[in-house]
Amino acid sequence: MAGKPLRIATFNVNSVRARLPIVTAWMREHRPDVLCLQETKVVDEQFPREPFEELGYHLAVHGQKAYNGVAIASVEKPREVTRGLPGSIAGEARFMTARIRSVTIVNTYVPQGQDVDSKKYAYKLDWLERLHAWFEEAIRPRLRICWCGDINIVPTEIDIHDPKRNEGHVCFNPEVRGAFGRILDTGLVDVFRKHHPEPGHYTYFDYRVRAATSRGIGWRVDHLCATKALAARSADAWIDLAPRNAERPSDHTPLVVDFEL
Amino acid sequence: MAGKPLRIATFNVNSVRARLPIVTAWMREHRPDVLCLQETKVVDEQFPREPFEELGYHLAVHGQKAYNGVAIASVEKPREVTRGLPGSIAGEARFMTARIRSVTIVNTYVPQGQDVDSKKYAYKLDWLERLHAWFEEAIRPRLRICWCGDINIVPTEIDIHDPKRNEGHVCFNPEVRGAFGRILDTGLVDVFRKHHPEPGHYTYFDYRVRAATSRGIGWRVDHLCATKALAARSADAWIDLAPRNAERPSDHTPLVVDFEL
DNA sequence: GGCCACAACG
DNA sequence: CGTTGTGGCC
Repeated sequence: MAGKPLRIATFNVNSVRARLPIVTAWMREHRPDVLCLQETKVVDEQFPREPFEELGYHLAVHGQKAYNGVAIASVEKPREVTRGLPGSIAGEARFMTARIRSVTIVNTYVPQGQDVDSKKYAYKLDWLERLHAWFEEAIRPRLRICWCGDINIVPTEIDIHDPKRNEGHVCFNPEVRGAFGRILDTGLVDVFRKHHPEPGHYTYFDYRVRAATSRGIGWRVDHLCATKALAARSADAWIDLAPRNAERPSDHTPLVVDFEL
Repeated sequence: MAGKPLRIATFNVNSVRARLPIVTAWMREHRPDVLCLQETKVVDEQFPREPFEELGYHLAVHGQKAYNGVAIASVEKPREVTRGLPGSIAGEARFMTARIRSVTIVNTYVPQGQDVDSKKYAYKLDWLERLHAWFEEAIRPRLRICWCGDINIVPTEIDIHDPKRNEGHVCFNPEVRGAFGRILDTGLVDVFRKHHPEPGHYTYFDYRVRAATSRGIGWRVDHLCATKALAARSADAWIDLAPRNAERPSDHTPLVVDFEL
């Protein structure tokens, strides 16, 4: 390889304001070229821009009050920023894209779905279908597209601590796993899985489970997927569990991929 | 004098749970024999007893959910603890008494009153009248009674930064000042005033006034009054403004009296 | 279990 | 401004 390095990270922060010290400390230590945030939970006017800018980052934000919210921090200025997945509920901030260097970043916070027989779950499936359509439209063989974020889908049985018990869950059932697979089939590779075929790597730990990290009771629902052309250039992928030892951690933890472009 | 020292303090903590580090640090530093707390805002089962007990204190608590709540921490075990002022709203935790050494401690959180033409203000006057009746009944010439707490009354014009502007306030009008005077007339002395005739000593600073402490924009509404026999033995009285420099201070600050019994 | 909003209280 | 509920969300 030995191309120019590009580090892309994704982190569901569960409130960027509440998590500010954790996020900035993490950026200072790992200096991602691109950091995709989800669940920022803040309207754009109140996004804490200064701490990011002081670290030398540009910011593209897409937020709403109390819920959801995505943002992209990047060393290089993002170009062609778009906000909102067509067909979604008005004002709902779960999807944004930006072009950074040669890569199109697609930052998503996929609806969780609450319960399989809720309207929210139906909306999740609908949302995934529209996302699928978006990729069908967007992907060209040699394009560099990076889809990352909190996808709220556990791809396979090795991505959850207890697949038996959670069979049928809104994040782990044939329907959503199928939807995930169909999106990958448009031409994407699960880059973390490419580097780590072994089971037991998780990015999410339920707050309600005591000592979930040390007991390994987690879920892999945050992902970074890349078009084949781009994925071919990934040098490494890792989940950083260190922020889970901080004072008031998020229930998610950062996922990082290092590319050599 | 040179009798046995007895330090009694009173502190409206505005949530004993939120203020725990401030309260315990203060106790560690000043080692009161008796500490009366108000606005503990916690039911008895959830009172954080351990931190007090680790410091060598007994606890008598009288709390309720979300509002009010009083407690007495003391080095010597309190005897004859009573809870509730007769005639008050059921479950309302604003009054408790305890015998510690030779002194009967009366710890009160007098209703604030909200607005002069509210039912709450009528209730405040009624409450003060019942408190007056309680003292009429309780006080005997040579008895050692110590009434302290958040009294929510500014006794005189020198006890508030702007008496003009606050004339008529529920904590500073002829009616409540009269009620306070009548209670003192049952045989009590305002011990802080005994030691400090000069104006400008305050125990309460409105959260909504920026930098109220340094600008001296306060109210003296927390008091320690003692029967004449006991007041004769007070050696010093002081308001400790130091806790106001802590991380998340209460809007009140401790008042301390040192007796020599 | 922890985030956010909101309302009540002072 | 800063407590404490409550309820929605995950």
